Amino acid sequence: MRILSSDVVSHIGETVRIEGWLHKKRLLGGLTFINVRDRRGLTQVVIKDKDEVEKLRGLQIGTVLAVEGVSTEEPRAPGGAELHDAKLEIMVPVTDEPPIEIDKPIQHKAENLDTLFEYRTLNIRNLQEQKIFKLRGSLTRSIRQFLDEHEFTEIDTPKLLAGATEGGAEVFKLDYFGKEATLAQSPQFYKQMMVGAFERVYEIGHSYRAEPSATSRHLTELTMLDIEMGFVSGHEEVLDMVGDMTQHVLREAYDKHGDDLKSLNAPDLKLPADGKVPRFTVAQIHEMYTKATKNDTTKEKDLIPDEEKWICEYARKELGSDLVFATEFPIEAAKFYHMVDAERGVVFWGDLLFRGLEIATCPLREHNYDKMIEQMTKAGLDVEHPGYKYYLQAFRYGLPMHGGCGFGIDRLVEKTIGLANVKEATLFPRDINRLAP
RNA sequence: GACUCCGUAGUGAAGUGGUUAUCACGCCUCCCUGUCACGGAGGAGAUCGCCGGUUCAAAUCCGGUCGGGGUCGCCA
Repeated sequence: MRILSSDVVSHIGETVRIEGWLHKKRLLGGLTFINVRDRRGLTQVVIKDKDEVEKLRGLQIGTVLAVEGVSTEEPRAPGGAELHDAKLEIMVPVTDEPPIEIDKPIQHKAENLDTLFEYRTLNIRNLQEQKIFKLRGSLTRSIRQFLDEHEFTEIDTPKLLAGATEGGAEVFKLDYFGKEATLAQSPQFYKQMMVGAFERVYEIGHSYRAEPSATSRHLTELTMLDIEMGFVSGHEEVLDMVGDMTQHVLREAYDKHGDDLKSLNAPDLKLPADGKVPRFTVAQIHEMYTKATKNDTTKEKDLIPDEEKWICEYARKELGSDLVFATEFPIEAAKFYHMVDAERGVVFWGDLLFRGLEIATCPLREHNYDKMIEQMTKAGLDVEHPGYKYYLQAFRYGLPMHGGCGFGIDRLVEKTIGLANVKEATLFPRDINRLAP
């Protein structure tokens, strides 16, 4: 009967069996230590019998083996216990030398990320590397819990679409039984349609963008949290919801995984004392940034990357918040589905910035059918195209005022840990240059 | 897409014109009874990304090419 590494300490004096991977050998002559890795972590095994040590000759790290031994209390052992009088059983011998070392810190230097992904299958066996993805799983679990508690219905929407749904980002086109299909750039239209049924919906799924963007914050296949909420009173309510959720999720991550985050060198978490994520309009940020840096951005419609970093540093230092909203984007930035404030020349659109990076966009949508037709026609879109026709049905037959967000999970993980590149937060990243593994 | 930087053993790095290309980790052999990034001695392992050029001489300089990084642009 197999027990797991973390349970060895609770079987002192008993003969137990562990199964796992050979993680490390240390031969000290008459005494050999090996570490065996399983899904919970490592077990230290002490081997004195020469014949048992000999079983390991020629076998590399990664060898799958079982060890039977006496669980022994030992303060010098990691975890306070280790196995003595070990009998080894080799289950899957590995004789090829692994191309990288997995028992030491895995390099995340920008210029070596290519090697990181080339040997992802192996470096993910590194316990430190695993923490990134355990944290990622924990973050999405926490998001689901929060949204479930707030009566959001989780949905799944198709990623194969009949056509480009919007003029903005580049789409991947593919052959679909002789017809042209595209990969979804976001579940936006579907989640809006579902507001007409469930009021509140969310989806955690993949989106695909054919942007030729070679930067540290772009992926061609990304994981998005998409939220849409009906019967909102206005943009403020959308911003509050996303702000509250993000604070809750971050606080929970730091509570549950504080040690892991510390060992990953994550920054301390700073959240606003009053629980309200500070917000600045784009115009305000341009003004503040221009004044502080003498670099005039007042003519820009969007925030430039350096402004995102600057306002985040400002918010952390002056307002004690790692989160900040940039709101009221100029009307020129509006897409046809956005609700605009024509009088003030702004669009109800807020970007949530976290530690220097945009992690979510939170707009209010236009929900009036006639106005949608008007805005789409103005944008030069064919309202009869299957990509829009069914979308518009939802508006025609009644949608309340609604808004939500597209929230980049990869970026959230990246910035929570303090990684330098969004790809480091992704198991098998897809970018302009990489399609495997 | 633009600009810019970089390609050297399995991995990470040093080497800016001159004998046999240096180091660390890993690997192999031997020694080592409390290691935990163990330690010690020895060894194997590199057509210096590729093609061409300059030169008596090229990892090093030049051109091209392929691959990668960073920044910007683009970006639901």
